[in-house]
Amino acid sequence: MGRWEPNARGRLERAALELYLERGFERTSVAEIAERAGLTERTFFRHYTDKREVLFAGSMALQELLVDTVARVPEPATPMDAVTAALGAAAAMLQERQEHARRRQAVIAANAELQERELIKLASLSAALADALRQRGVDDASASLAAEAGIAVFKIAFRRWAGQAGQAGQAGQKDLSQFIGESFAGLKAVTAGT
Amino acid sequence: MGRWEPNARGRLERAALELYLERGFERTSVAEIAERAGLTERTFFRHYTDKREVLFAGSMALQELLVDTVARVPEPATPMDAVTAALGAAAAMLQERQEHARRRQAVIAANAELQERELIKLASLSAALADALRQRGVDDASASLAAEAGIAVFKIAFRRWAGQAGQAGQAGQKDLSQFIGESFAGLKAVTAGT
DNA sequence: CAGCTGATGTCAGTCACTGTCATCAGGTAG
DNA sequence: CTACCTGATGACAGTGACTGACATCAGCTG
Repeated sequence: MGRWEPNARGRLERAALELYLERGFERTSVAEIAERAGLTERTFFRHYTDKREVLFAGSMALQELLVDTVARVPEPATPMDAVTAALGAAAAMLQERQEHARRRQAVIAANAELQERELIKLASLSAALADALRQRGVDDASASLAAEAGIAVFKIAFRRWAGQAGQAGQAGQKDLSQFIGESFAGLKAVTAGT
Repeated sequence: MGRWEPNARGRLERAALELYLERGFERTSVAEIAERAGLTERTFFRHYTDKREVLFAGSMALQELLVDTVARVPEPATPMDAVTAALGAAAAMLQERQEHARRRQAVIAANAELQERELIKLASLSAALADALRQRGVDDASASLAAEAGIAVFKIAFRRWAGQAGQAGQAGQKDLSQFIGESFAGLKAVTAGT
């Protein structure tokens, strides 16, 4: 047996989500999170750069999934084809951890600072997506636009999905991928005019 | 003559921008900003909720301009027509204060916390734009999508414009509105395929 | 003239976050 | 087997952002 309990990061993430749900983000101190995880405040900051980041540990995995998926889409494919495939893969990942995603989103929705962090993570996803498109030979401007459009679609679809998931466990729940498909169609319709 | 020097907010904003440019955002303390403005730290926090907000005082005016412009677009107009008109008005406003916009953007580009704040301000613009579209009778989903797409176009166009404006005063500078037009066309092209 | 108001100052306090040094189980070299 | 090294943690003393409570006082109002 090791000197310390294993999985310190996991314990911190779990304790943080619990406390943010119980008391809210602002009313929770880092010292309390660390205490519930059986660690000290200083150790928390060795694992996470700040109090918000502990909720966003999974975003790097999501980013890798998006980039990998774009890289693997077989030619010929338009930039939007590649983005669509990437969002589909992301949707599948989140659908699997639906309950966790819902709880986490409830915490974020209740606090502006956390929304700021979420937005910059989404911007980072957009930038990574655009880079992956450029790797496929897409020109610079189109890559940025396709990535931003894709992330915009994802944001709106996710918002609707998480909103419906508020009443969890009920029948007739739509999948995230369905919302994404609908939003994509809506974007096409809206940009086609004029 | 009043008891205090007038225009406390203006002095704070000016002092903050100067110091953020001179030393960087992180190396500037609120006490220093207040001192340069001839006020105290406590007074700074009576005018601005936090150290970042002092750079974003103008965003409310921009939001009102967008909303007003959307409301005034004559029928018949597609949602994207209305968004295009709104972005045109915003471009004109920023083009007028080009030099200030450039300096401010340089500060934001150098600091992640400020980028987070900028992103949530843009999200707020998007939400307000979507509301204004709904007031015109646009359906909920289309309103959100048109607003997000418009803000995405604005983000990319602004980034390019501010980047070029890095070499200020040179001939052949393109207007922000031109970048917006180009980005709009690019978005249409990219979403049309598939 | 008395009183109210609103912008400011003063001061003490909480908490996020950082730098630095100490601790010590377990692996490694000799 | 012993001496050393390493990596994750703890302990502790800061700095600075932000808040709450109370004091001040020029100018307006009745």
